[in-house]
Amino acid sequence: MRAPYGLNILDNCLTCPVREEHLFCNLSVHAGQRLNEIKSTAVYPKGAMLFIEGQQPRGVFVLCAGKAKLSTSSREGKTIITKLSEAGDVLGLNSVVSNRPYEVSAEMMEPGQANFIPRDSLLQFLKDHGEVALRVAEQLSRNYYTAYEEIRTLGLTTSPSEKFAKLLLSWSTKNGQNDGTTPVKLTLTHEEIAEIIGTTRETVSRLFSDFKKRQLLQLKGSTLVIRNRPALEKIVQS
Amino acid sequence: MRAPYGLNILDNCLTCPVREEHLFCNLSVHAGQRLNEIKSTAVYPKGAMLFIEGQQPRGVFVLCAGKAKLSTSSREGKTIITKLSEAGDVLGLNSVVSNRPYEVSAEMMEPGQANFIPRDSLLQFLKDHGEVALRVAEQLSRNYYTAYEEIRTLGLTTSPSEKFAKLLLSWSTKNGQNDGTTPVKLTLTHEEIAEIIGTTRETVSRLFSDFKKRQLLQLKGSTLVIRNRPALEKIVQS
DNA sequence: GGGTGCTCGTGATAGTGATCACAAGCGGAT
DNA sequence: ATCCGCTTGTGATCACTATCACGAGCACCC
Repeated sequence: MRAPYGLNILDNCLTCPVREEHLFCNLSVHAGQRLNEIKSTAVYPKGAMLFIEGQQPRGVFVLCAGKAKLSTSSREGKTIITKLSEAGDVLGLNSVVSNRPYEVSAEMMEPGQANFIPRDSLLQFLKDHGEVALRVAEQLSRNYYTAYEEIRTLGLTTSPSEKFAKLLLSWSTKNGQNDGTTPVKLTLTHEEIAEIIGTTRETVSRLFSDFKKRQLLQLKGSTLVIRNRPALEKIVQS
Repeated sequence: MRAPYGLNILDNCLTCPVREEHLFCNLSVHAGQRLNEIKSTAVYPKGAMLFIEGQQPRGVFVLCAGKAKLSTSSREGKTIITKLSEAGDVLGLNSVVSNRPYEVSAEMMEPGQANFIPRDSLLQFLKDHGEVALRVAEQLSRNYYTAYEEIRTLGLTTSPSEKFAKLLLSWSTKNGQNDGTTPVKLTLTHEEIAEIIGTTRETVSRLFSDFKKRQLLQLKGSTLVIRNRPALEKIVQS
Protein backbone atom coordinates (compact mmCIF):
# COMPACT_ATOMS: atom_id res chain seq x y z
CA MET A 1 0.00 0.00 0.00
CA ARG A 2 1.31 3.38 -1.04
CA ALA A 3 0.90 6.59 0.81
CA PRO A 4 -0.16 9.71 -1.02
CA TYR A 5 2.46 12.31 -1.98
CA GLY A 6 4.93 9.57 -2.91
CA LEU A 7 5.69 8.93 0.72
CA ASN A 8 6.44 5.50 2.13
CA ILE A 9 4.36 4.98 5.21
CA LEU A 10 6.43 3.88 8.17
CA ASP A 11 4.73 1.08 10.03
CA ASN A 12 5.78 2.11 13.47
CA CYS A 13 7.48 5.42 13.54
CA LEU A 14 7.81 5.43 17.28
CA THR A 15 10.71 3.05 16.97
CA CYS A 16 13.10 5.78 15.95
CA PRO A 17 14.83 4.65 12.80
CA VAL A 18 17.13 7.63 13.00
CA ARG A 19 18.31 8.39 16.50
CA GLU A 20 18.36 6.57 19.79
CA GLU A 21 17.95 9.38 22.25
CA HIS A 22 14.36 10.18 21.42
CA LEU A 23 11.64 10.58 23.94
CA PHE A 24 9.66 7.42 23.34
CA CYS A 25 12.45 5.02 22.53
CA ASN A 26 13.77 2.19 24.65
CA LEU A 27 10.72 2.13 26.85
CA SER A 28 9.77 -0.89 28.87
CA VAL A 29 7.74 -3.43 26.92
CA HIS A 30 4.64 -2.57 28.88
CA ALA A 31 4.95 1.16 28.33
CA GLY A 32 5.74 0.67 24.66
CA GLN A 33 2.60 -1.39 24.12
CA ARG A 34 0.47 1.13 25.92
CA LEU A 35 1.94 3.93 23.83
CA ASN A 36 1.09 2.06 20.65
CA GLU A 37 -2.50 1.81 21.77
CA ILE A 38 -3.01 5.50 22.35
CA LYS A 39 -1.18 6.85 19.30
CA SER A 40 -2.57 7.31 15.83
CA THR A 41 -0.67 7.92 12.63
CA ALA A 42 -1.45 10.35 9.86
CA VAL A 43 0.15 11.62 6.67
CA TYR A 44 0.39 15.33 5.91
CA PRO A 45 1.00 17.26 2.68
CA LYS A 46 3.43 20.10 2.34
CA GLY A 47 2.04 23.23 3.96
CA ALA A 48 -0.20 21.33 6.38
CA MET A 49 -0.50 22.94 9.79
CA LEU A 50 -0.15 20.41 12.60
CA PHE A 51 -1.29 23.06 15.04
CA ILE A 52 -1.55 26.80 15.27
CA GLU A 53 -0.24 29.24 17.82
CA GLY A 54 -2.87 30.06 20.41
CA GLN A 55 -4.95 26.90 19.99
CA GLN A 56 -5.76 24.84 23.04
CA PRO A 57 -3.44 21.83 23.10
CA ARG A 58 -5.10 18.72 21.62
CA GLY A 59 -2.07 16.50 21.95
CA VAL A 60 1.51 15.97 20.86
CA PHE A 61 2.86 15.08 17.42
CA VAL A 62 5.83 12.80 16.95
CA LEU A 63 7.33 13.60 13.59
CA CYS A 64 8.26 10.42 11.72
CA ALA A 65 9.06 11.68 8.24
CA GLY A 66 9.36 15.12 6.69
CA LYS A 67 10.41 18.43 8.13
CA ALA A 68 8.33 21.03 9.91
CA LYS A 69 8.94 24.63 10.81
CA LEU A 70 7.85 26.16 14.08
CA SER A 71 7.01 29.83 14.02
CA THR A 72 5.36 32.58 15.99
CA SER A 73 3.80 35.76 14.64
CA SER A 74 2.82 39.17 15.83
CA ARG A 75 -0.53 40.73 15.09
CA GLU A 76 1.01 42.97 12.46
CA GLY A 77 2.07 39.89 10.51
CA LYS A 78 5.74 39.78 11.34
CA THR A 79 6.82 36.15 11.71
CA ILE A 80 9.86 34.48 13.17
CA ILE A 81 10.79 30.86 12.67
CA THR A 82 12.06 29.51 15.97
CA LYS A 83 12.95 25.97 15.02
CA LEU A 84 13.18 23.54 12.14
CA SER A 85 12.05 20.11 13.26
CA GLU A 86 13.01 16.76 11.81
CA ALA A 87 12.04 13.14 12.12
CA GLY A 88 12.02 12.05 15.74
CA ASP A 89 11.14 15.43 17.21
CA VAL A 90 8.17 15.72 19.53
CA LEU A 91 6.03 18.76 18.86
CA GLY A 92 3.60 20.42 21.24
CA LEU A 93 4.90 18.71 24.37
CA ASN A 94 5.21 21.86 26.43
CA SER A 95 1.68 22.96 25.74
CA VAL A 96 0.25 19.58 26.59
CA VAL A 97 2.17 19.21 29.84
CA SER A 98 1.28 22.65 31.11
CA ASN A 99 -2.13 22.83 29.45
CA ARG A 100 -1.44 26.16 27.84
CA PRO A 101 -2.14 27.16 24.24
CA TYR A 102 0.42 26.11 21.66
CA GLU A 103 3.13 28.77 21.77
CA VAL A 104 4.03 28.27 18.10
CA SER A 105 2.52 27.11 14.85
CA ALA A 106 3.85 23.94 13.24
CA GLU A 107 3.79 23.73 9.47
CA MET A 108 5.02 20.86 7.32
CA MET A 109 7.75 22.03 4.96
CA GLU A 110 7.52 18.86 2.91
CA PRO A 111 5.16 15.88 2.83
CA GLY A 112 5.52 13.80 5.97
CA GLN A 113 4.06 11.55 8.57
CA ALA A 114 3.43 12.01 12.26
CA ASN A 115 2.02 10.16 15.21
CA PHE A 116 -0.58 11.94 17.23
CA ILE A 117 -1.09 11.28 20.94
CA PRO A 118 -4.13 12.96 22.49
CA ARG A 119 -3.54 15.11 25.53
CA ASP A 120 -5.61 13.14 28.03
CA SER A 121 -4.15 9.80 27.03
CA LEU A 122 -0.63 11.13 27.26
CA LEU A 123 -1.10 12.66 30.68
CA GLN A 124 -2.64 9.45 32.00
CA PHE A 125 0.22 7.53 30.44
CA LEU A 126 2.73 9.75 32.22
CA LYS A 127 0.97 9.30 35.54
CA ASP A 128 1.06 5.53 35.11
CA HIS A 129 4.69 5.47 34.07
CA GLY A 130 6.80 7.64 36.33
CA GLU A 131 9.99 6.76 34.51
CA VAL A 132 8.64 8.31 31.35
CA ALA A 133 7.65 11.47 33.21
CA LEU A 134 11.29 12.01 34.06
CA ARG A 135 12.21 11.51 30.42
CA VAL A 136 9.61 14.10 29.55
CA ALA A 137 11.18 16.48 32.03
CA GLU A 138 14.52 15.95 30.37
CA GLN A 139 13.02 16.61 26.96
CA LEU A 140 11.35 19.79 28.17
CA SER A 141 14.67 20.80 29.57
CA ARG A 142 16.32 20.31 26.20
CA ASN A 143 13.60 22.35 24.56
CA TYR A 144 14.32 25.04 27.08
CA TYR A 145 17.98 25.10 26.12
CA THR A 146 17.07 25.44 22.49
CA ALA A 147 14.82 28.35 23.37
CA TYR A 148 17.65 29.95 25.30
CA GLU A 149 19.99 29.59 22.38
CA GLU A 150 17.39 31.48 20.41
CA ILE A 151 17.22 34.18 23.07
CA ARG A 152 20.97 34.58 22.99
CA THR A 153 20.93 34.85 19.22
CA LEU A 154 18.14 37.38 19.14
CA GLY A 155 19.23 39.39 22.15
CA LEU A 156 23.01 39.42 22.02
CA THR A 157 23.62 39.43 18.30
CA THR A 158 23.15 42.86 16.88
CA SER A 159 23.87 42.77 13.19
CA PRO A 160 22.10 40.61 10.61
CA SER A 161 25.46 39.58 9.17
CA GLU A 162 26.47 38.08 12.49
CA LYS A 163 23.23 36.11 12.78
CA PHE A 164 23.56 35.02 9.18
CA ALA A 165 27.09 33.74 9.71
CA LYS A 166 25.93 31.94 12.84
CA LEU A 167 23.16 30.23 10.90
CA LEU A 168 25.48 29.16 8.10
CA LEU A 169 27.90 27.65 10.60
CA SER A 170 25.13 25.80 12.40
CA TRP A 171 24.09 24.27 9.08
CA SER A 172 27.55 23.14 8.15
CA THR A 173 28.42 21.64 11.50
CA LYS A 174 25.16 19.83 11.92
CA ASN A 175 25.86 17.07 9.45
CA GLY A 176 28.55 15.32 11.42
CA GLN A 177 31.69 16.10 9.46
CA ASN A 178 33.75 18.72 11.15
CA ASP A 179 36.03 19.54 8.26
CA GLY A 180 33.50 22.28 7.72
CA THR A 181 33.59 22.41 3.95
CA THR A 182 30.71 19.99 3.56
CA PRO A 183 28.18 21.17 0.99
CA VAL A 184 24.76 21.89 2.39
CA LYS A 185 21.50 21.60 0.49
CA LEU A 186 19.54 24.83 0.72
CA THR A 187 15.85 24.15 1.12
CA LEU A 188 14.81 27.51 2.48
CA THR A 189 13.81 30.63 0.62
CA HIS A 190 15.47 33.92 1.44
CA GLU A 191 12.22 34.95 3.00
CA GLU A 192 12.35 32.02 5.41
CA ILE A 193 15.98 32.65 6.25
CA ALA A 194 15.01 36.23 7.00
CA GLU A 195 12.34 34.96 9.37
CA ILE A 196 14.90 32.81 11.15
CA ILE A 197 17.43 35.54 11.75
CA GLY A 198 14.90 38.30 12.22
CA THR A 199 15.58 40.56 9.29
CA THR A 200 14.11 41.26 5.86
CA ARG A 201 14.29 39.27 2.67
CA GLU A 202 16.22 42.02 0.92
CA THR A 203 18.87 42.01 3.60
CA VAL A 204 19.29 38.24 3.22
CA SER A 205 19.72 38.65 -0.53
CA ARG A 206 22.35 41.29 0.05
CA LEU A 207 24.09 39.13 2.63
CA PHE A 208 24.36 36.30 0.14
CA SER A 209 25.80 38.65 -2.46
CA ASP A 210 28.18 40.15 0.02
CA PHE A 211 29.41 36.84 1.40
CA LYS A 212 29.89 35.45 -2.08
CA LYS A 213 31.91 38.50 -3.05
CA ARG A 214 34.04 38.12 0.07
CA GLN A 215 34.72 34.47 -0.81
CA LEU A 216 33.06 33.25 2.37
CA LEU A 217 30.68 30.94 0.57
CA GLN A 218 29.77 29.63 -2.84
CA LEU A 219 26.46 28.69 -4.39
CA LYS A 220 25.94 26.05 -7.07
CA GLY A 221 22.26 25.93 -7.70
CA SER A 222 20.80 25.22 -4.31
CA THR A 223 24.00 23.71 -2.95
CA LEU A 224 25.88 25.81 -0.46
CA VAL A 225 29.59 25.43 0.17
CA ILE A 226 31.37 27.16 3.03
CA ARG A 227 34.54 28.57 1.57
CA ASN A 228 36.12 30.33 4.52
CA ARG A 229 34.95 28.92 7.79
CA PRO A 230 37.43 30.77 10.05
CA ALA A 231 36.31 34.09 8.63
CA LEU A 232 32.69 33.21 9.35
CA GLU A 233 33.59 32.26 12.89
CA LYS A 234 35.31 35.57 13.30
CA ILE A 235 32.18 37.40 12.15
CA VAL A 236 30.12 35.45 14.69
CA GLN A 237 32.16 36.24 17.74
CA SER A 238 33.36 39.65 16.53
CA MET B 1 20.01 34.94 66.32
CA ARG B 2 20.13 37.64 63.70
CA ALA B 3 21.13 37.22 60.12
CA PRO B 4 23.68 39.57 58.60
CA TYR B 5 22.49 42.40 56.35
CA GLY B 6 19.51 43.07 58.60
CA LEU B 7 17.61 40.15 57.15
CA ASN B 8 15.25 38.00 59.16
CA ILE B 9 16.07 34.38 58.58
CA LEU B 10 13.07 32.32 57.59
CA ASP B 11 13.03 29.04 59.44
CA ASN B 12 11.63 26.95 56.67
CA CYS B 13 11.40 28.79 53.43
CA LEU B 14 10.18 25.78 51.52
CA THR B 15 6.74 26.31 52.96
CA CYS B 16 5.98 29.13 50.59
CA PRO B 17 4.81 32.05 52.65
CA VAL B 18 3.82 33.92 49.53
CA ARG B 19 2.24 31.75 46.90
CA GLU B 20 0.69 28.32 46.82
CA GLU B 21 1.57 27.10 43.38
CA HIS B 22 5.26 26.66 43.94
CA LEU B 23 7.20 23.61 43.05
CA PHE B 24 7.86 22.14 46.46
CA CYS B 25 4.66 23.07 48.25
CA ASN B 26 1.85 20.77 49.26
CA LEU B 27 3.98 17.67 48.99
CA SER B 28 3.14 14.48 50.77
CA VAL B 29 4.40 14.35 54.36
CA HIS B 30 7.01 11.81 53.45
CA ALA B 31 8.34 13.77 50.46
CA GLY B 32 8.33 16.98 52.46
CA GLN B 33 10.43 15.45 55.21
CA ARG B 34 12.88 14.05 52.73
CA LEU B 35 13.19 17.42 51.04
CA ASN B 36 13.97 19.06 54.35
CA GLU B 37 16.79 16.60 54.89
CA ILE B 38 18.56 17.29 51.61
CA LYS B 39 18.20 21.06 51.53
CA SER B 40 20.48 23.60 53.14
CA THR B 41 19.81 27.28 53.71
CA ALA B 42 22.14 30.22 53.20
CA VAL B 43 22.00 33.99 53.29
CA TYR B 44 23.41 36.11 50.47
CA PRO B 45 24.42 39.77 50.27
CA LYS B 46 23.48 42.09 47.46
CA GLY B 47 25.56 41.32 44.39
CA ALA B 48 26.19 37.70 45.34
CA MET B 49 26.25 35.29 42.42
CA LEU B 50 24.25 32.14 43.11
CA PHE B 51 25.71 30.61 39.98
CA ILE B 52 27.36 31.70 36.79
CA GLU B 53 26.55 30.98 33.18
CA GLY B 54 28.57 28.06 31.88
CA GLN B 55 29.26 26.41 35.24
CA GLN B 56 28.42 22.77 35.67
CA PRO B 57 25.16 22.53 37.64
CA ARG B 58 25.78 21.98 41.34
CA GLY B 59 22.13 22.06 42.33
CA VAL B 60 19.01 24.21 42.45
CA PHE B 61 18.32 27.29 44.53
CA VAL B 62 14.89 28.02 45.95
CA LEU B 63 14.72 31.74 46.54
CA CYS B 64 13.10 32.52 49.91
CA ALA B 65 13.74 36.21 50.34
CA GLY B 66 15.20 38.90 48.14
CA LYS B 67 15.21 39.34 44.40
CA ALA B 68 17.64 37.98 41.85
CA LYS B 69 18.30 38.81 38.24
CA LEU B 70 19.08 36.19 35.63
CA SER B 71 21.28 37.27 32.79
CA THR B 72 23.35 35.98 29.91
CA SER B 73 26.30 37.67 28.27
CA SER B 74 28.24 37.52 25.06
CA ARG B 75 32.01 37.40 24.93
CA GLU B 76 32.17 41.06 23.93
CA GLY B 77 30.47 41.99 27.17
CA LYS B 78 26.95 42.69 26.00
CA THR B 79 24.50 41.48 28.62
CA ILE B 80 20.80 40.81 28.59
CA ILE B 81 18.66 40.27 31.65
CA THR B 82 16.21 37.51 30.88
CA LYS B 83 14.24 37.34 34.10
CA LEU B 84 13.78 38.96 37.47
CA SER B 85 13.16 36.29 40.09
CA GLU B 86 11.35 36.65 43.38
CA ALA B 87 10.72 34.66 46.52
CA GLY B 88 9.43 31.20 45.68
CA ASP B 89 11.17 30.88 42.34
CA VAL B 90 13.34 27.86 41.70
CA LEU B 91 16.62 28.71 39.96
CA GLY B 92 18.83 26.35 38.00
CA LEU B 93 16.24 23.61 37.63
CA ASN B 94 16.72 23.14 33.92
CA SER B 95 20.45 22.74 34.17
CA VAL B 96 20.16 20.21 36.95
CA VAL B 97 17.52 18.11 35.24
CA SER B 98 19.37 17.94 31.94
CA ASN B 99 22.87 18.08 33.41
CA ARG B 100 23.95 20.94 31.22
CA PRO B 101 25.83 24.06 32.29
CA TYR B 102 23.79 26.86 33.80
CA GLU B 103 22.41 28.81 30.87
CA VAL B 104 22.32 32.07 32.83
CA SER B 105 23.98 33.77 35.74
CA ALA B 106 21.94 34.49 38.87
CA GLU B 107 22.84 37.56 40.89
CA MET B 108 21.15 38.79 44.05
CA MET B 109 19.77 42.28 43.53
CA GLU B 110 19.22 42.74 47.24
CA PRO B 111 20.17 40.78 50.36
CA GLY B 112 18.27 37.52 50.51
CA GLN B 113 18.04 33.91 51.50
CA ALA B 114 17.88 30.73 49.48
CA ASN B 115 17.68 26.99 49.94
CA PHE B 116 20.16 24.92 48.08
CA ILE B 117 19.45 21.37 46.97
CA PRO B 118 22.44 19.47 45.55
CA ARG B 119 22.02 17.96 42.14
CA ASP B 120 22.47 14.30 43.08
CA SER B 121 20.11 14.48 46.01
CA LEU B 122 17.47 16.18 43.93
CA LEU B 123 17.65 13.68 41.11
CA GLN B 124 17.43 10.77 43.54
CA PHE B 125 14.52 12.52 45.23
CA LEU B 126 12.74 12.82 41.89
CA LYS B 127 13.31 9.16 41.08
CA ASP B 128 11.86 8.17 44.43
CA HIS B 129 8.87 10.45 44.11
CA GLY B 130 7.28 10.20 40.68
CA GLU B 131 4.54 12.67 41.58
CA VAL B 132 7.15 15.36 42.08
CA ALA B 133 8.82 14.58 38.75
CA LEU B 134 5.60 15.48 37.04
CA ARG B 135 5.47 18.74 39.00
CA VAL B 136 9.00 19.41 37.86
CA ALA B 137 7.95 18.81 34.27
CA GLU B 138 5.17 21.33 34.72
CA GLN B 139 7.59 23.84 36.18
CA LEU B 140 10.02 23.35 33.31
CA SER B 141 7.14 23.85 30.99
CA ARG B 142 6.29 27.16 32.65
CA ASN B 143 9.90 28.23 32.37
CA TYR B 144 9.71 27.38 28.71
CA TYR B 145 6.74 29.65 28.26
CA THR B 146 8.56 32.48 29.95
CA ALA B 147 11.49 31.92 27.61
CA TYR B 148 9.15 32.01 24.66
CA GLU B 149 7.65 35.25 25.81
CA GLU B 150 11.18 36.59 25.77
CA ILE B 151 11.75 35.27 22.27
CA ARG B 152 8.60 36.98 21.09
CA THR B 153 9.66 40.24 22.68
CA LEU B 154 13.15 40.11 21.25
CA GLY B 155 12.25 38.76 17.85
CA LEU B 156 8.94 40.38 16.98
CA THR B 157 9.30 43.75 18.62
CA THR B 158 11.42 46.03 16.55
CA SER B 159 11.64 49.40 18.23
CA PRO B 160 12.97 50.07 21.72
CA SER B 161 9.94 52.22 22.46
CA GLU B 162 7.67 49.24 21.85
CA LYS B 163 9.67 47.02 24.18
CA PHE B 164 9.82 49.75 26.75
CA ALA B 165 6.07 50.23 26.71
CA LYS B 166 5.63 46.47 26.98
CA LEU B 167 7.88 46.38 30.01
CA LEU B 168 6.07 49.25 31.72
CA LEU B 169 2.75 47.53 31.19
CA SER B 170 4.05 44.25 32.54
CA TRP B 171 5.14 46.06 35.68
CA SER B 172 1.87 47.79 36.25
CA THR B 173 -0.31 44.74 35.67
CA LYS B 174 1.78 42.42 37.78
CA ASN B 175 0.66 43.75 41.14
CA GLY B 176 -2.88 42.47 40.97
CA GLN B 177 -4.89 45.68 40.55
CA ASN B 178 -6.10 46.05 37.04
CA ASP B 179 -7.11 49.67 37.18
CA GLY B 180 -3.66 50.17 35.73
CA THR B 181 -2.79 53.42 37.44
CA THR B 182 -1.10 51.74 40.38
CA PRO B 183 2.23 53.32 41.23
CA VAL B 184 5.22 51.07 40.77
CA LYS B 185 8.44 51.28 42.72
CA LEU B 186 11.41 51.53 40.39
CA THR B 187 14.34 49.53 41.67
CA LEU B 188 16.25 49.19 38.44
CA THR B 189 18.83 51.51 36.95
CA HIS B 190 18.45 52.71 33.40
CA GLU B 191 21.36 50.49 32.54
CA GLU B 192 19.50 47.43 33.83
CA ILE B 193 16.33 48.38 32.00
CA ALA B 194 18.42 48.70 28.87
CA GLU B 195 19.71 45.18 29.42
CA ILE B 196 16.17 43.90 29.75
CA ILE B 197 14.85 45.40 26.55
CA GLY B 198 18.08 45.04 24.62
CA THR B 199 19.04 48.61 23.99
CA THR B 200 21.44 51.19 25.42
CA ARG B 201 21.28 53.21 28.61
CA GLU B 202 21.06 56.46 26.66
CA THR B 203 18.08 55.23 24.72
CA VAL B 204 16.31 54.30 27.96
CA SER B 205 17.00 57.77 29.33
CA ARG B 206 15.55 59.31 26.20
CA LEU B 207 12.54 57.00 26.33
CA PHE B 208 11.76 58.15 29.86
CA SER B 209 12.05 61.79 28.80
CA ASP B 210 9.94 61.20 25.75
CA PHE B 211 7.20 59.27 27.56
CA LYS B 212 7.07 61.90 30.29
CA LYS B 213 6.71 64.64 27.70
CA ARG B 214 3.93 62.70 26.01
CA GLN B 215 2.10 62.34 29.34
CA LEU B 216 2.32 58.56 29.21
CA LEU B 217 3.95 58.28 32.61
CA GLN B 218 5.05 60.30 35.58
CA LEU B 219 7.99 59.96 37.94
CA LYS B 220 8.05 61.04 41.58
CA GLY B 221 11.43 60.09 42.87
CA SER B 222 11.64 56.40 42.18
CA THR B 223 7.88 55.94 42.00
CA LEU B 224 6.43 55.37 38.58
CA VAL B 225 2.83 56.16 37.68
CA ILE B 226 1.26 55.08 34.43
CA ARG B 227 -0.65 58.08 33.17
CA ASN B 228 -2.05 56.87 29.89
CA ARG B 229 -2.36 53.15 29.76
CA PRO B 230 -4.36 52.89 26.52
CA ALA B 231 -1.72 54.89 24.69
CA LEU B 232 0.97 52.54 25.96
CA GLU B 233 -1.04 49.55 24.82
CA LYS B 234 -1.35 51.13 21.42
CA ILE B 235 2.40 51.54 21.22
CA VAL B 236 2.86 47.89 22.12
CA GLN B 237 0.63 46.42 19.46
CA SER B 238 1.24 49.15 16.87
C1' DG C 1 34.76 70.59 52.20
C1' DG C 2 36.47 67.94 48.63
C1' DG C 3 37.15 63.85 46.87
C1' DT C 4 35.35 59.33 44.41
C1' DG C 5 31.92 56.41 42.09
C1' DC C 6 27.84 55.69 40.18
C1' DT C 7 23.82 57.18 37.76
C1' DC C 8 21.43 60.17 34.71
C1' DG C 9 20.41 63.74 30.86
C1' DT C 10 21.34 65.25 26.39
C1' DG C 11 23.66 66.96 22.13
C1' DA C 12 26.03 65.72 17.65
C1' DT C 13 27.17 62.38 14.39
C1' DA C 14 27.40 58.48 11.53
C1' DG C 15 26.26 53.80 10.16
C1' DT C 16 22.91 50.74 9.14
C1' DG C 17 19.12 48.26 7.94
C1' DA C 18 13.97 48.72 6.80
C1' DT C 19 11.11 50.20 3.26
C1' DC C 20 9.60 51.00 -1.34
C1' DA C 21 9.97 50.10 -6.08
C1' DC C 22 10.90 47.53 -10.01
C1' DA C 23 13.16 44.28 -13.04
C1' DA C 24 14.69 39.76 -13.85
C1' DG C 25 14.95 34.73 -13.14
C1' DC C 26 12.69 30.38 -12.85
C1' DG C 27 9.47 26.52 -12.65
C1' DG C 28 5.11 24.53 -13.45
C1' DA C 29 0.75 24.35 -15.86
C1' DT C 30 -2.05 24.74 -19.85
C1' DA D 1 5.62 28.75 -26.38
C1' DT D 2 3.33 31.56 -23.22
C1' DC D 3 1.49 32.86 -19.11
C1' DC D 4 1.39 33.15 -14.09
C1' DG D 5 3.08 32.98 -9.53
C1' DC D 6 6.80 32.81 -6.64
C1' DT D 7 11.43 33.98 -5.75
C1' DT D 8 15.55 36.73 -6.18
C1' DG D 9 18.69 40.90 -7.12
C1' DT D 10 19.50 45.67 -6.48
C1' DG D 11 19.11 50.74 -6.30
C1' DA D 12 17.55 54.98 -3.65
C1' DT D 13 15.90 56.93 0.33
C1' DC D 14 15.03 57.72 5.13
C1' DA D 15 14.18 56.95 9.94
C1' DC D 16 16.30 55.37 13.75
C1' DT D 17 19.39 54.17 17.19
C1' DA D 18 24.21 53.10 18.69
C1' DT D 19 28.09 55.53 19.81
C1' DC D 20 30.92 59.11 21.65
C1' DA D 21 31.36 62.92 24.58
C1' DC D 22 30.58 65.70 28.35
C1' DG D 23 28.47 67.74 32.32
C1' DA D 24 25.26 67.49 36.12
C1' DG D 25 23.19 65.26 40.07
C1' DC D 26 23.76 62.50 44.10
C1' DA D 27 25.39 59.50 47.91
C1' DC D 28 28.98 58.01 50.67
C1' DC D 29 33.30 58.27 52.98
C1' DC D 30 37.51 60.08 54.50
